[in-house]
Amino acid sequence: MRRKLTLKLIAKELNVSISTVSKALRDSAEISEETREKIKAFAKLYNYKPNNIALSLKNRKTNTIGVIIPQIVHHFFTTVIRGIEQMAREHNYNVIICLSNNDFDKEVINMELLANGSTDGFILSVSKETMLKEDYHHLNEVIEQGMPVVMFDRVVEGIACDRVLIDDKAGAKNGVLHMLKTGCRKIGIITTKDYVSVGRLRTEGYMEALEEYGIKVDKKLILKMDNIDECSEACEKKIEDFIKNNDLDGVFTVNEVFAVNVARVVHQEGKKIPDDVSIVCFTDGDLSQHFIPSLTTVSQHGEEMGRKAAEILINKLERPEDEEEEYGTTYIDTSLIQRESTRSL
Amino acid sequence: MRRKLTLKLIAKELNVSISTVSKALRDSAEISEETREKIKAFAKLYNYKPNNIALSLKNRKTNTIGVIIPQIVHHFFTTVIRGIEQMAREHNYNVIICLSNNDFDKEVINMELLANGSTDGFILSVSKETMLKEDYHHLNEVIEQGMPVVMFDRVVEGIACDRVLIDDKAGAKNGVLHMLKTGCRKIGIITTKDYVSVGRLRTEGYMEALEEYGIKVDKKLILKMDNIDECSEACEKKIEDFIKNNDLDGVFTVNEVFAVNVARVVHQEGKKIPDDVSIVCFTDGDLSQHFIPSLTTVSQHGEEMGRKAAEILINKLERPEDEEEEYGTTYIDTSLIQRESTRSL
DNA sequence: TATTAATAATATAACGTTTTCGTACTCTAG
DNA sequence: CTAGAGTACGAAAACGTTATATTATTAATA
Repeated sequence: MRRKLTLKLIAKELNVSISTVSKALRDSAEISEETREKIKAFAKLYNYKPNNIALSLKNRKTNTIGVIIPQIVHHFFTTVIRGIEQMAREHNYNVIICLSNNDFDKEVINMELLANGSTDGFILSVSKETMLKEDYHHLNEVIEQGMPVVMFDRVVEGIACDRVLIDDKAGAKNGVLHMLKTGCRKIGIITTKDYVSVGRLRTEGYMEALEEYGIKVDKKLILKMDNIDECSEACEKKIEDFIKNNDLDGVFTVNEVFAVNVARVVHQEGKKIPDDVSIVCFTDGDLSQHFIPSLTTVSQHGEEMGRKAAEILINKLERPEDEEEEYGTTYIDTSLIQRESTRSL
Repeated sequence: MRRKLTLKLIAKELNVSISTVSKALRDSAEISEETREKIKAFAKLYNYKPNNIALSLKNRKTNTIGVIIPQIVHHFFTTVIRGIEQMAREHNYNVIICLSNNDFDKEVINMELLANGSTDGFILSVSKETMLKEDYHHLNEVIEQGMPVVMFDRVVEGIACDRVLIDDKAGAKNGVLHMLKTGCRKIGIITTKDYVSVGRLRTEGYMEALEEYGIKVDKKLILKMDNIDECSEACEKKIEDFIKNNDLDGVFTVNEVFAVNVARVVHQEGKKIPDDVSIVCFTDGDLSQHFIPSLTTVSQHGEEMGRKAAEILINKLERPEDEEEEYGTTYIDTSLIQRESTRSL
């Protein structure tokens, strides 16, 4: 096991100073052609690579982006990560991913850990618990230390940072409009409690679509679940009751799993999709694509979102402190992917 | 924007030396009670946290694990990551995730990048292209530099590292045996080309199961696909032909998507699942759980795999260089999750 | 010939830590 | 009154870089 090659070792080996080696490798004109070539040849031969940690310390710059997300076993988040990774790699940045597991304390710990020199900035989607607690001191702290932050998907107000959002409202509206256009008139929605911003916005989109068609919103047709991502048995039961008790001809859900549960109940009831009941959901994942019938979905373009978030962050990082204090919100358009769970126009 | 607090700043502020501050904060008995308390109070008040980068440089230890995986939008890999994250966090390690996108060059670049001081060791699943090329110089290099490596899932031989594997053969055998036990006699398999180790092993398990029931393996009933994870239209067509041309009463597939495609064709043919055709697949993801009928799967326990891989790596990292050169292979058991796509016993 | 310029290298400081060693100072004992 | 032992602190080196300042040597100019 040989130790990693350092400037010092090269210097010793070639009987020159460390500075000379460093300069030679960076093609400084201060070093004679001859010495330069000799050093470079040696470095290449023994595969010298500068130590990132030392560079980070020296430059006070890690070239690393910290990503904090509630969970990773989730199609949308993984696509976002893929986008972040792509953009980061293109700009020579590393990505450190930490999971908050929707837990406030873990989010804080992870953030503080990474903030102590490990990353230059953050991309995050705040955990559910953080949203409930409305305690954002950890965010404000890193921001005050000069680390830029970009929030995506689940964002909160009142933080000095950029935001990248899916246009949840428009996406939901579009999805519901599609059902209206294809003849549905009694459309329900399965969404989340309002403290989850995406749930609230999607509900708003649903209502706007109905209003546009002059249909009065019926509170009974809005089912608000506790959890946006999982679906326990209790939750399945709720969906079952919801479908059975309301004679719907269209259902909009904020995720795939809710939609699939709807489909199951609709089948049980002996009804046909999409002829009797249309279904549209958010999140264009494996389930939507491969379910039978395949599901019409509002695609969130997570990858694009990730790329955009990374782009904004890197921009802030590369640009000197000029024109500080300018924060914006970027919206990523959704698109409706029509499949078998809705009638065609 | 205030700058991060350092020992130097504290020292200046309190008119003591840097060493004194450092010692006080680490509760050294060398420092008087009074001074110690004063320094600690100050540090706490202004929320001093040591700089990780400086510590890494000093200790030649980053407390960071590098994870390199082919892709992230994939249920199995995300569960593994979750397991790694858990175990890492429990032992105060960070996790850096890099995606190779199944591309050899990206795998090499990522690895070299992280090896230059960013991580203490690696957990990786080698990319498809790397397996094809059989070029493992990047692995050997980091190992020679003394960084331990743990390979999981897609492993290769001849590398000085630990391995954590799903018992693919046993898992497949079990799945096929279940169909045999429930009366299937003409069982086909949709797998991958043999250079993908998991594909090969699962095929072997399939064959062993048949042999155990005295059924001769028919090469025609083995469909080998190019790609283990994706399913293009061409691939769907292949599956369609395969199902239509062979009058199977059971199909085993190495992933969910293949299985779902099988189900689709079976439906088209007017046959019933599981009465006419049983289906069992690998990977217990969203699709298997929520598809109608839900799919009987071989669950890989990715989370456990991740935890185990991390545990082994951290063990190597924490333990001094004693008893080096001992590498083992750990098998993670699979379990069969019976659902609606197979008949009950 | 003495001064200036150019060339080619080295020394040093800095990034933020920890740790080893050294050094004042005070107190006790011979 | 001084040797020895604590006690409480500081200086300096080290981790691996890079950048600035400095020095030594040679070449060119007045």
